[in-house]
Amino acid sequence: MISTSSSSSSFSSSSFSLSYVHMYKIMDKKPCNSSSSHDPEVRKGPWTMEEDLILINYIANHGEGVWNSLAKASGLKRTGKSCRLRWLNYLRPDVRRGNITTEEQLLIFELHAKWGNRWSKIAKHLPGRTDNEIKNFWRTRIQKHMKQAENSQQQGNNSNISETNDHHHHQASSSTSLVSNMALQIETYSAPSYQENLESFPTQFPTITDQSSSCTNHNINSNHNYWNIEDFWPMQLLNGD
DNA sequence: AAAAGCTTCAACCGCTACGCG
DNA sequence: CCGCGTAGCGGTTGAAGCTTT
Repeated sequence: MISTSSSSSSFSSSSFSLSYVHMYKIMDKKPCNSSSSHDPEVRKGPWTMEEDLILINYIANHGEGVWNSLAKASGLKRTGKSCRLRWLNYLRPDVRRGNITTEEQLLIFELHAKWGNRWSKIAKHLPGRTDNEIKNFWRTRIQKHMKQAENSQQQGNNSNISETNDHHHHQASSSTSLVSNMALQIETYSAPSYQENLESFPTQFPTITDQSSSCTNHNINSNHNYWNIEDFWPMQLLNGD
């Protein structure tokens, strides 16, 4: 499972999303005390930038995998599980963050209709998205919206949905049209706020680069701004092992 | 201005699957 | 088979931010 060379090389040409740095702005806080009651050596709670750097650095030099040993060897006072989660959901260079596009929403709908809550299976079809992110997206946005839709249906107020559907020529099988209906609703519902959030992203961050050429699987969403890690952390930090 | 309520999402937990000796 | 270690999954939690009152 150790993939030293591949992960190292992919890492060095990596990019990080805006929100990665934004996170530290938001989370400019002390990590919550974070030790479990039975094992004072194990830290819990939000990761600090220092911990992230240690993990990134370690993986850049040794590759990922065998997380328990990695956790020990890197000197992090975290469980292997925690390291794995942090890496896969957040630090991995190809993690794509930010708003979920309409295309992705549609895909999530379709795949969820097919497979249900198989988040990781669904995530495999959305490059750069993590199961956690999709799960959160579904729970916070879709389920809420479904409830609203349910309520309005109960009030016999579902005629405008089919109107919308007609207007957008989304005519397919009944199941797909349901998916399309939902997606359209989500689109109109969520796009503005997402866009606002994105545009209000800090502009004081380092050089924002267009990664469309270097990140092959990041080309779906043109809303996204990425920059190379070199813009943020000097490379010597990563090679200092 | 501030308190209350709501939303978001990173991180944790418990569990299962799998591989290996 | 059994036991152990590891990887991975899906559900849940709770802190922080945001919005409403």
